[in-house]
Amino acid sequence: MPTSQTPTTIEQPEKKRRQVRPRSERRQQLIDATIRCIAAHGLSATTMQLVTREAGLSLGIANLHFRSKENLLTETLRHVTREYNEGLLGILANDSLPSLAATLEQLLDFQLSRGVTQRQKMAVWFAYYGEAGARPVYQTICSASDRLAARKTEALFEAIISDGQYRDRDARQLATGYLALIDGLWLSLLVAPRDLNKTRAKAVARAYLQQAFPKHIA
Amino acid sequence: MPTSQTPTTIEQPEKKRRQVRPRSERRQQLIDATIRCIAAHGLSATTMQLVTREAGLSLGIANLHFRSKENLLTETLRHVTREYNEGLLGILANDSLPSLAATLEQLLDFQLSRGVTQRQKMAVWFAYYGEAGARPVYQTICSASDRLAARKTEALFEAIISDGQYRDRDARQLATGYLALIDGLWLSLLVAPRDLNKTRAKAVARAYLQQAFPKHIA
DNA sequence: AGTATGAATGAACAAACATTCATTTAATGA
DNA sequence: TCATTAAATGAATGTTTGTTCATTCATACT
Repeated sequence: MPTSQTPTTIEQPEKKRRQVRPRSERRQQLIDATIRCIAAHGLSATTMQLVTREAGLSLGIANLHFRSKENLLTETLRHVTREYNEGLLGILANDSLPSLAATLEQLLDFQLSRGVTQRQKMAVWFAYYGEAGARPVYQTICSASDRLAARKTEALFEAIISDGQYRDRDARQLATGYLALIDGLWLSLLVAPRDLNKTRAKAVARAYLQQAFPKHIA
Repeated sequence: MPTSQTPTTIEQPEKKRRQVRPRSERRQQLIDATIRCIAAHGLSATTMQLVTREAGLSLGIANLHFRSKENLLTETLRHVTREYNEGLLGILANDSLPSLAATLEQLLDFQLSRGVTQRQKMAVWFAYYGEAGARPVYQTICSASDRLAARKTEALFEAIISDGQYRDRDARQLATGYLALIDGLWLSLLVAPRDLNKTRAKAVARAYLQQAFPKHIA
């Protein structure tokens, strides 16, 4: 008397057909899953199981395409950072500078745009900031990005001060303040979305720029 | 032939004499150790072993005085938050308001004082912010504190606007901006101490207040 | 069609983790 | 001085973690 009734196919909740995909695609898939996991569960609760399951792949694949978990996390931070930097440079790098006022407006729009201020990205950003004090690698990646943004913003502000012949304005100080303000607004948007929305945040940042450069922003 | 030569005392690298101390003292000791561990190793690498060793106590003691690790972490965040709030209320709560200008100056001094801006405290603060999106408890503690600070700051700014008869000033918007600026400056001080020091940070914050309330700050 | 390649899988493993609790011992009062 | 109480300890426990690797199998080439 056989105990097994259906030896060939017992059940098929969903045939998971194995797929072979190029390395770069798998890496991106895993980085995206990591971002979602960090946003949903926090950095300390982000495990390999969670990430690979979120990506719809097997457990071992993250170690295949990234050497280790540490490497996956580092690459994820690098990805988010690079994405932001590219957007920023797209606005601030063109040396043509068609209109300083337009560039300023673009900068503001970008830094409080949907893409940049979506919860997932901000959550990742601040999760790594929280650990940056302890992990030199994170520190390096973050501060390199910050320094680039600071340099470019300062250069823009210098051009604006020169163009508008503003008196008693320190480009470096204004840039430091503006970028800190943006960081602080992001943090509020992330932690207390009930008290601050994107529209109000943009109004606050705009008010800062208006005080600094009244001739260049409406 | 006995193999052991010194049966009574083999070695005494340091006699660890057991001490009995009141509950509140042990709790404080463990919270302090937790703060140091988070600052040094990050939240995700903060283990019970690390904390209790840092406190110079045995492994089991944290579970004795706090029920669980989760509880210890929550109480640590609560402690840091309460400490900051008490300092803030010490400045903003006195309804006497001897001088609005002096209060403003005090606020600035406090928020960028040695006590508040020491790396340990800031590291803890941002470590929890990074996880706040995933842990409702942290979210609750942080946002309750933030809301209190926002209310009090807004009230001060309203009084200043009224006193100085400033035109076209929105107390709420200015308070949101000022607090975001302070948050952003803290973050920079923590992550990129090479690019920003306390003195420059204070100058930046002061410039913001000067633009807003020129009659009330030098 | 047959074969070779290496991407993908997931069971298995060792290390690290929070938590428990029997035992130890300092502190207190009789 | 001895008995009582409870704080403190740390070995032991069960769970979870990142990582490994023998096996599976989709794909491309002959």
